[in-house]
Amino acid sequence: MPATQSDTPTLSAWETSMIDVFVRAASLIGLPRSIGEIYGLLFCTPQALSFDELVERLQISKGSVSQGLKVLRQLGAVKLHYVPGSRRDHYQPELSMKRLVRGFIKDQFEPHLLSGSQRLDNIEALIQEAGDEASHAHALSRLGTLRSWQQRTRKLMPIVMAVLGGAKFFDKESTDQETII
Amino acid sequence: MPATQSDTPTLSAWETSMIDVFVRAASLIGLPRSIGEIYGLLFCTPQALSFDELVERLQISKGSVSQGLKVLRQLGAVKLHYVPGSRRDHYQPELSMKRLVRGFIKDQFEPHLLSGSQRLDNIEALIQEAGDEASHAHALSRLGTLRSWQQRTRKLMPIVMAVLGGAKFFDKESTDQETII
DNA sequence: AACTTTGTTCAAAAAAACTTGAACAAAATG
DNA sequence: CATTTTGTTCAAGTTTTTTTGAACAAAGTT
Repeated sequence: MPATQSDTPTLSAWETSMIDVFVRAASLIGLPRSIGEIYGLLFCTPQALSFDELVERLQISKGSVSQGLKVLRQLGAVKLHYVPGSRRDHYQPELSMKRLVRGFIKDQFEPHLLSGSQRLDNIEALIQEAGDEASHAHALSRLGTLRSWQQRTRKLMPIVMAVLGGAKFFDKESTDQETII
Repeated sequence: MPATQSDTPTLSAWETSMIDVFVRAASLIGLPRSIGEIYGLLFCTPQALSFDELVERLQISKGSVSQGLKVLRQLGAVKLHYVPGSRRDHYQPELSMKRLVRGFIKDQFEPHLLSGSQRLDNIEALIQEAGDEASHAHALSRLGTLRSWQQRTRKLMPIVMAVLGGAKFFDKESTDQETII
């Protein structure tokens, strides 16, 4: 059996550095190193890579690659790329910044914002039940601050998305962006 | 010696819940629980609180409070509030969302963006040195993508700040916001 | 059907992050 | 200047997160 060219070609200097950029970015948004490595290698490589190629070239365990790809798929940060000859799954990186950011916001941010609303309603109830009448006013005022922060965050998201998409103007009244591209 | 009223008044239900909101928020942006607790308690309380009051009411160690306050000061998330009778430092929470966000971006985000620029220049050099001439084109193209992401992130920041400040319109050409309030 | 390929799961190991508390420094007080 | 008050530092302990690898499932091959 002739040697297939799977001699674990070690990463080049520029690939290592570029992957490092993604490892740092991942850590910045609270994702583990291995996920940065996987996305980073896909980003560096012209062709789609299979599961095994990721394990081999990055020298990390199958478990890490499996879990890492799961998260990346969920975020919409990698796309499956069908390769005719092979029955392995092949992956390519999502290159649209807008889609990457949207995936992250949808998956990691919005859930917290939503559960947040219910929590604040709960807190309001607790304040009413509380004995100390004197401090109700202050507590409710702070709750109001919190609600205004929440609302502003919600309004900000579509604006961010629109800017990444190349929009030109926004009107602060409408939550929906005035959608240019 | 008569009892001073330092009987560690336990946190009320609504305070606990509100602090919990901040603990979650802290974790979302990668800050430790103790920092969320400290800011949260300050947020709940009408008066400025001293170091010792934070230790007592939150039941966490002096070390945690000291380090936590250090980070919060650095972020501009707490303000020192001079209290005439006392020589202890007293703290109040920053309540302006805009200032909170700016502090976070300045402290945690911008440094990464900047060091990022230098890193990318470095990577460009490494690509040039690399033997494999054939893949230069692809590598440089991806480097370009990375640079465009960086640039767009930089342009986004002032827009975010302006929206939080209450601005009305933006022009996508200028990096500086058309600054209303 | 037995075997191979491909990928997932999950308990245990390893690594990283956070917290604690005792020792220490700095400044005010008596 | 000795003492107390106030707060910081940092090594060690604890907790949480991440990684590993072996067992397992699913689907394709022969």
